[in-house]
Amino acid sequence: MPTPAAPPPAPAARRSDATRAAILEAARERFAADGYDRATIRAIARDARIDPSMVMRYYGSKEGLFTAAVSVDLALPDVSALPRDRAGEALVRHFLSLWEENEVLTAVLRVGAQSAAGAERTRDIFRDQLLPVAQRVCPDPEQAPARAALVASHLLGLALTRYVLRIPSAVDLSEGEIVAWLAPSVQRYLTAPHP
Amino acid sequence: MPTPAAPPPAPAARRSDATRAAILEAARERFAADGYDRATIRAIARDARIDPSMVMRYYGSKEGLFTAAVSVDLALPDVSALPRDRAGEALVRHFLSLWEENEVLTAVLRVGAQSAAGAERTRDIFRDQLLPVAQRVCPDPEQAPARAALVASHLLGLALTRYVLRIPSAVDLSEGEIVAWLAPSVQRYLTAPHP
DNA sequence: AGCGTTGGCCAACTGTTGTTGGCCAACCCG
DNA sequence: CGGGTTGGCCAACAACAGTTGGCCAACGCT
Repeated sequence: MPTPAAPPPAPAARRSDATRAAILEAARERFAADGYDRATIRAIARDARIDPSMVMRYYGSKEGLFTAAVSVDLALPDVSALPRDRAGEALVRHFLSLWEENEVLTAVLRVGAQSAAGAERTRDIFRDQLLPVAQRVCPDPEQAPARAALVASHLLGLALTRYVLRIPSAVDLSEGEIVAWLAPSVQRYLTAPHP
Repeated sequence: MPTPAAPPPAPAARRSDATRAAILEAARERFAADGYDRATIRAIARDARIDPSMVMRYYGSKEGLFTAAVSVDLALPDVSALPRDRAGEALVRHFLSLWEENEVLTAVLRVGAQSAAGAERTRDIFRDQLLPVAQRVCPDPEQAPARAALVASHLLGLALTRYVLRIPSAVDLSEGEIVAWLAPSVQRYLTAPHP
């Protein structure tokens, strides 16, 4: 049996699934490229080749569309599974590939810098996804918030200069260079004794 | 003589200077707090207790107001005047006090993340103000762009997490902690041999 | 075949925004 | 004192946004 009775809230395949997906994809692109305010529903609908009112019907509001379009799972690696002195490099590499392939993160960062609601969403991601990792790898769990903040400031700063502001010098850095330079800093923030 | 014949383009004191200044101050606050799009001329005018049309008369357009409101001079210290291994700490300290006292920088960062024009302005600041400093302190001037990009990613990232996103863990860091943690990283990016 | 359901579009409404032009009072200078 | 200049406000405009409701065609089940 291909589909075993379908789970409780059975989404059930709808005939409009293709359209829904097209809207989400267009929304992700527009939000990443233009930020929340300038990514208009009309433009997203045009990209998806449907009428703006469809967006409202399927996602309720612009806010609802944004929520549906950018669901972020950083899928951070289990740093406690590898040697403690490799955590920095692993984190940097993971973030880099995340940003390179996933425009959703650019959208979250743009919107986070744009509105109070967006900033709160970014804070949630930090708290729910990066902080736990830091707590598991830090020597003293009490220092985890500070250490995670340092790591976040560096990694988000890299994303900001490279993918949002597109400062040429930051764009030109190769992935290898970035890892070689940043990994020691991140490693130090995670595990080095408080200076 | 208090005013010696006034310089060439003699601005000449106008009776409306107080109003002009009030507009600029309100604009800086609003742009820093809300970003470009959500900082409406009407709201700025309300803060300055004048009519929205006055803003247009004095600054031509919203874009003109923004340009006039955020003129950024980082006033970076002359790092070549102090011991080479102190440049990192000096830079971090300088940036911190800049951000703490100057809301203009928050405005520039917000708008930089919001619009293409804003991003370009941020790139200009990087190129005209931070890059030259890196060129003067770096061992090999050819590596200056890459090293300056690394420094910028960390310092702008700190500003992003602390002053824009307001991630609690980043806000709670004391200035002393930040300097102690970041200075070695920045120093390494500036002067350490390529890894 | 018949009819309810679904997917889709069109046209319109409402609120807000940047922007403009005209009007009035206060000021300044001779 | 009197006319020109300046500072300021009011009211309106046009564009554009998110959002809504009604209409039509295609589909699918019985």
